Amino acid sequence: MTTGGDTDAPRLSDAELSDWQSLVSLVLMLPAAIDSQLKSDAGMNGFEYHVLARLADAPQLALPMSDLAAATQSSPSRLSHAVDRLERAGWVERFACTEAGRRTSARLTDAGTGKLHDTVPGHVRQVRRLVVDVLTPQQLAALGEASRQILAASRSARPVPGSDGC
Amino acid sequence: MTTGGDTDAPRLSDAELSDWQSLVSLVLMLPAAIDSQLKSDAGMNGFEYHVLARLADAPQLALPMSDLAAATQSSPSRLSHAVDRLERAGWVERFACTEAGRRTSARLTDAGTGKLHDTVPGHVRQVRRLVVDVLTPQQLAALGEASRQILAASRSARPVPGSDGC
DNA sequence: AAAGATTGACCCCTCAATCTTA
DNA sequence: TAAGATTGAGGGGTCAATCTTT
Repeated sequence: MTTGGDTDAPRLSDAELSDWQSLVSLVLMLPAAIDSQLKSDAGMNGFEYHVLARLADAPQLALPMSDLAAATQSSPSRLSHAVDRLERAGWVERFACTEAGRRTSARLTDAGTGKLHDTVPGHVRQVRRLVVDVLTPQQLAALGEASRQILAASRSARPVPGSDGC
Repeated sequence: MTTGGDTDAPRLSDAELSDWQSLVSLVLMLPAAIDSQLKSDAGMNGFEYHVLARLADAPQLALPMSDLAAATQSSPSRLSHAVDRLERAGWVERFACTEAGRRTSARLTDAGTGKLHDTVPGHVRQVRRLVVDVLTPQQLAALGEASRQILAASRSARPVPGSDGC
């Protein structure tokens, strides 16, 4: 009783299935391992760390909320909740940006900069232990390239903002 | 005022950082895209789908809870909550397994088998659109291999169960 | 006592509705 | 009125405590 539509519902080959399942397992396991270290050593989760890191990279240590959401692959809502927590901790502050239509921006505070500096070493150690030191340089490069390829395809011609802090 | 310990807190090279950040973005983006399709088309999330799929692969369509937790990279608690939901939906049932010390197992029901068959095609289409069809066969193979390498290292000699349903 | 499994409280994210400003 | 941003309710996951079986 097989349904005939092969082109309508193309199955994965054995090799494709195996590689996909490995990726699924990775995507389930990695965030848990990253979150666990950050939570116990720094009192923040992986997403909050990511937000601080993207702000630290930004021109004035600041980015409009929507640009920060795009940079962290998050919904506006998820980011807003996360910035609530980071602001409560004193690591980030919101301010009204008078350029480009009076939008809201988030800026890394001095306390946030300090906290990030304290947090980076342990996080980097965990990233090395879990990923970087476990692969050959070629494997890591291939992993990065495949990731960028997938991300680029999913963005499908949607431009990344690239603005500065305000 | 830099802390001197270079070997204690080794930084990532520019290339390592770039590849790691690409992987982070992938790991943030992929689950959202997978969950979105499954949630709207099948009323389940990616993790619940994964549980059903692992049961469908098992010898008697059944696995002890701890083995299923290992197979899905989840904590016992997360799995227990998920099986609660799947049982409520009628797709899975729990039963006491009299072998190997009277443990609890989960089994795919007929309804669950049917639901999975209905759900696979749309899910596979999404997996192709997001990942498989976006990479060359070589890239996909490299991605799978790197994932397995990372997973194997994190399991660090801990053996995978491999038991049957009961 | 120890391993397998569950429970419930708390935290985070999603989703849809709302507020605000140009 | 449309885009940027926030809000709160509801659902899922984590963690620690508990229950159960050998």
